[in-house]
Amino acid sequence: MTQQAAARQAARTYSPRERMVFSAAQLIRRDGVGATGMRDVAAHAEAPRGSLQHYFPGGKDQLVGEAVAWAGRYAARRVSRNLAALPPDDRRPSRLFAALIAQWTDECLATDFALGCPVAAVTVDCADASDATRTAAAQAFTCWREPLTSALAELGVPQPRAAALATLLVSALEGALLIARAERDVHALTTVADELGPLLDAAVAPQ
Amino acid sequence: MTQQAAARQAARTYSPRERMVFSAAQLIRRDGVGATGMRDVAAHAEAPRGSLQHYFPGGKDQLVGEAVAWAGRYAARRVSRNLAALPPDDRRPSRLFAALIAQWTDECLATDFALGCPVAAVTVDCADASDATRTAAAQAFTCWREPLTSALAELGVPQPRAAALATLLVSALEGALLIARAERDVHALTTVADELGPLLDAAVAPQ
DNA sequence: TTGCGACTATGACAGTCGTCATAATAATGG
DNA sequence: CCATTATTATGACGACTGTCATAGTCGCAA
Repeated sequence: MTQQAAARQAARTYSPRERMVFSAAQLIRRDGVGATGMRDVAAHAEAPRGSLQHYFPGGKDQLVGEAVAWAGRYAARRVSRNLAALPPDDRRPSRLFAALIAQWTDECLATDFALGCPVAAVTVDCADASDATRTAAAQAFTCWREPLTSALAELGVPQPRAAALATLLVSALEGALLIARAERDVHALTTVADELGPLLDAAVAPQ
Repeated sequence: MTQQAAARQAARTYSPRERMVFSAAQLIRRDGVGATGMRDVAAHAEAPRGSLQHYFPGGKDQLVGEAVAWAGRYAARRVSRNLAALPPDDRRPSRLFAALIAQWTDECLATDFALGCPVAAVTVDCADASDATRTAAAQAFTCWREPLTSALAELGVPQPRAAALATLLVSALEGALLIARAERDVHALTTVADELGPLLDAAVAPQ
């Protein structure tokens, strides 16, 4: 019901093209690239099938590329949003990472571990993935890591270190999400957050 | 040449069945589950195609399950081997993790980032993945994490902490491998090793 | 030699995939 | 109103896929 209502709203606010990119990302991160057909994408987006070849003349490669790029921007938005939502009296880096992890654990539990990361799916399923697709995945990762780096810097981590820690955080989050999906248990996600928290807070420069 | 020679040796030392499981794991971690056909597996293993339905009456699910189980055991063997190869004068946990990471970076560079982790591939490509396949992936992860936990314990990390750190290490390694493949750059792998090293060494109990 | 089981060979089946060709419809500017 | 473009509809094509049915070959025990 809620999902259907959301779909109705999406039909009004987003163009069919945007909906198809969105649906592609959603299906890819659930089933993988190879298992999501273009017909499925059109159906999930409630978009006409004929529009696929019209909006995406580059075929599946183009659609997958745009989907993963969208996912990268989405992840970046998520970082800055969580940074802004940090309580003013406790702005330790560990709080930011814990908030990011919490969002994933919530999503895992809400969807019965059906959803993973679309960027990871594209990276693994590199069969028909042209070089452009792989490049899109790489850009998505940097698009995700960049705001995380500046967020850490804003929270007091010195610059050269902030970039390295951002890479570590994305790696740990991505890997833990993988393990969580396989085990159907958020244990890996929470463990990563707990173990990495002190490391992050210890990296803030003494003021 | 070297690869062909290895295949010849494998043909003598391993049974066709073992070779097919091995080849399945190799193809899966390169192309993903959906993109590796059973015909490809038989061809890669230089095994007769008719043997597939004979040795794996459970179909593709069984073959994938055995391949990922094999990969789990392989990873476990790798951990204990690297632990044994640690120099007696410097047995810090960071050295073990660095050695594990180094093996992956070498493989990445040697194969031009063509190979990922088969367990990750199976976890992401959960389209036709029956519940048994997902369970096999989960078991592969624990099969990998278990010896790593005891290795950390042997290197001086107190028990409850060792398990948590093992989870963190596997997560970080898996995620960094993902990023490395997308970016075709081992930077993420080395960064993870560098950042996590001090954390590991700080976890050893004072003697 | 005969027979029986393990293994292999091969072709066919139903299904799905991405892509394309073609045409019909809707929208838009003159 | 028309014309031109944007969008949608639909069917077909060839190339796969996993699986099955059937027959074949081999080696080893009786």
